[in-house]
Amino acid sequence: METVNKKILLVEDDPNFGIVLKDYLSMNDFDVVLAKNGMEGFEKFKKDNYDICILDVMMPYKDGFTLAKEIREKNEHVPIVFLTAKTMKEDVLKGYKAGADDYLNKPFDSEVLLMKIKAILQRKASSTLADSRKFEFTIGQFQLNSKLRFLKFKDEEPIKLSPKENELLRLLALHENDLMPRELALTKIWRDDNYFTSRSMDVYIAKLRKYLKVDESVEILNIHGEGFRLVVKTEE
Amino acid sequence: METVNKKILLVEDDPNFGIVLKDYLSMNDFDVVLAKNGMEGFEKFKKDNYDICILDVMMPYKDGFTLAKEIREKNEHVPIVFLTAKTMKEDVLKGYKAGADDYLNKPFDSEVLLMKIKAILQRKASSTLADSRKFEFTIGQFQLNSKLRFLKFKDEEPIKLSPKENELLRLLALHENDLMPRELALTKIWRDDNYFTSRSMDVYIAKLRKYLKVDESVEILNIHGEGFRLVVKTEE
DNA sequence: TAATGCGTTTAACCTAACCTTAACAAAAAT
DNA sequence: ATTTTTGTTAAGGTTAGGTTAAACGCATTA
Repeated sequence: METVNKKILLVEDDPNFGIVLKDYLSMNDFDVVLAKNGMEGFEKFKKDNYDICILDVMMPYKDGFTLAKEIREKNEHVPIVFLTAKTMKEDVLKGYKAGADDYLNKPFDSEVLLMKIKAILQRKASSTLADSRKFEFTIGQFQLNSKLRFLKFKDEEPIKLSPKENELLRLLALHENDLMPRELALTKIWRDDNYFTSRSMDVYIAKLRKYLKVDESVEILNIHGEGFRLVVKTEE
Repeated sequence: METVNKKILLVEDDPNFGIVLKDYLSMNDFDVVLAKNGMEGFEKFKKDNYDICILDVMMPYKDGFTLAKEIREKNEHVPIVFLTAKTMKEDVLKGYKAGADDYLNKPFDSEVLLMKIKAILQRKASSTLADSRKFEFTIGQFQLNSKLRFLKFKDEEPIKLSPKENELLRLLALHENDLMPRELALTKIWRDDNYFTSRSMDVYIAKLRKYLKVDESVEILNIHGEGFRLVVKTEE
């Protein structure tokens, strides 16, 4: 059987190093697309689907962090690994906040990177693919397009959603009529579960309720201490 | 808010470093169990469920790799992070082969570890396995949904149940027509068995009886000094 | 460099939900 | 008859959540 190779987006400004790494990964059965800065990286990311992104941090024309943020807005799940010469703690933390999956300090052994990539892809394979690519939802009389971040009611003008509004409503929709645990939203969207992120989430719930009010058959219920439930009353 | 903290198994032979790390993680809302070698680590692992394991590599009485393999045999999914002083490539590779999720070289910044842990748990949050707990019960003409915490009588509006009401009714339902010992409910739900918790439970029994009153075929009987019995009279 | 706009967080205030405790009554056991 | 256990209701205190508005941070524009 011929398995399709995994696709890697490699963004690295040092041309020598980039080529060497690309060749090494290609030899190990990956399809590698090389971009030489953040700008180019984002263009290439938009044009194709990648299984994993490997980003250099320090680059001209958009650094790795900025690129990571943009990638995360487009795709919540694609694994991101940072490469960096710096060992600055702040940078590492910044990287994780930007949604990194892993971090590798230069110089590193290419074989180690390879193992990391394999480990990450393996993890991803075992986790649910189901929800990772679903972007369109029907919620009562609404249409949610989570990729383009808008919510449309019947034929009215679509409401633009902010990233957080969008992700939260999407999570609720993925669990329609079922419990969407607080904790899940906090870890997946806010990347931290504490008092403040929790209150922030409540603010967003209020915003969503406001949007959804025009359709009486749709509502967001609270399950005290557990989370929320997006219910769609099916007309009897 | 009563979110249950994530549990970390930390296996580290250096007592000073171990304690410091444990305290740091505890301060950040993790429940940390510290073991001081591989042997002890495995014993503790078997006795409880952990959300993540952090293992030192070089330890007396069973090293980190061996421990990781044993843990993997018991649990395929629990994330494992290695800590090591060595930068040996072979060790890193060995670690990934043993099923590591991540790798951190000493000395490392504890804040970095914290971010790594959060990143890993966040990844895991998406693949939350369906809880094998039983959540739905039919009690006479009632439907109890214990996950969404409501009790529905025929086609009427569901009654929302509080966590305690819900857990108690669920326990009774699990023992339908049979004795549900006081002590069981007190230890499982109240986590303490004393005069006050016992009286509190009686209050909840009264509340449940009120809810269940609309269906004559269902009632909660007391077995003096023993516990309660949820009986459903099968129509003759 | 300041002003503006946008998304998000934090603060503030209020209500609802929840749990415990107390009080008293009734039933069961001793 | 007295003690212990249970039934029930109501009061009190604590925490979670609903909501609005102000503050903040960041990027873009003037």
